[in-house]
Amino acid sequence: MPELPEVEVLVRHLAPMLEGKTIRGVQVRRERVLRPTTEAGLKRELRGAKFVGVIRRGKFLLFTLRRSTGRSTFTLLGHLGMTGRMFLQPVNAPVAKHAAVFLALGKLDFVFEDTRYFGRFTLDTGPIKLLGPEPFGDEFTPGYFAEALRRSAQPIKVKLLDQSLVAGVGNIYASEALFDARISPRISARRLTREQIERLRRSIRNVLSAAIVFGSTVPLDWSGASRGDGLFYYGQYGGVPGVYEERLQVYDRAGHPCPRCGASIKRIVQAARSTFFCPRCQCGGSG
DNA sequence: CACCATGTTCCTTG
DNA sequence: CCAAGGAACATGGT
Repeated sequence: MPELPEVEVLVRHLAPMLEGKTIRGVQVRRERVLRPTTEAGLKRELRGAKFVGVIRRGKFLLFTLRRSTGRSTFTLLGHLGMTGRMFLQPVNAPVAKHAAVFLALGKLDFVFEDTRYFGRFTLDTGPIKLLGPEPFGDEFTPGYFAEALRRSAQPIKVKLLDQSLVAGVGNIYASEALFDARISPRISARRLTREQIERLRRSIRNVLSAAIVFGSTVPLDWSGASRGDGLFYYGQYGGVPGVYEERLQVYDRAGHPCPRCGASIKRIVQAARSTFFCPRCQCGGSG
């Protein structure tokens, strides 16, 4: 469930349930997701520790924990990769097939489950130091954005996936933001005009915040026990018929009419990932 | 069987 | 040294 909006909604959901809870036991079923932390190391740090806060940074979840001994705190870093999920369930609930880590919290278990095991659940906080500004943060200014884009010859769509440029935009919302800004995904980042850059910055913010609102408004089934697994990202929302279909404008909609001009949405491949856009609205010029 | 998938990192190439 | 492109990671859906 991986881009910024999905992680934000998850963090808001988890924070009030985790804060104040003490970790009484740790079970690791897939050590790979801890990399480079070891199972022994994770258990040593987490046992007896208490959750004091949960925040988001880019697509990462940062769990702040207080050690049972003393007052010091430390950070547990989570990342959902492509298919990760986190939820609480009763102690005796059935074990998810790809559950990677369980934290015993008393009556409930906290579960990190990830089908493909690309996600992370680790004490290594190094990755967050590489992130660019938050899209909603004060540092994500037009000046910063313009300066960063000026130094890149990559297509703008590819550049938006660079987490050191701006943190949290992924493959779905990169296409959506460029559609909203009426900018061709193929334009070299350095060739964007000042006006396009400011429009894109606003579109990134608008598209992400609209998705957060959507995810906060819709009923979600976090453990996904039922088939209509409630996580609201692409392809997963199984709630009100028609709602999901109307949410994304271009992503995964090749061959459908553009909601703005009616032209056929196109799919292209950039940096080995799919990009969706309207060849008429997003012709690369001033829009 | 073929191809596709919300992400990141590492390796190679230029 | 840097940028860019591709493969790898691992599993499942269509």
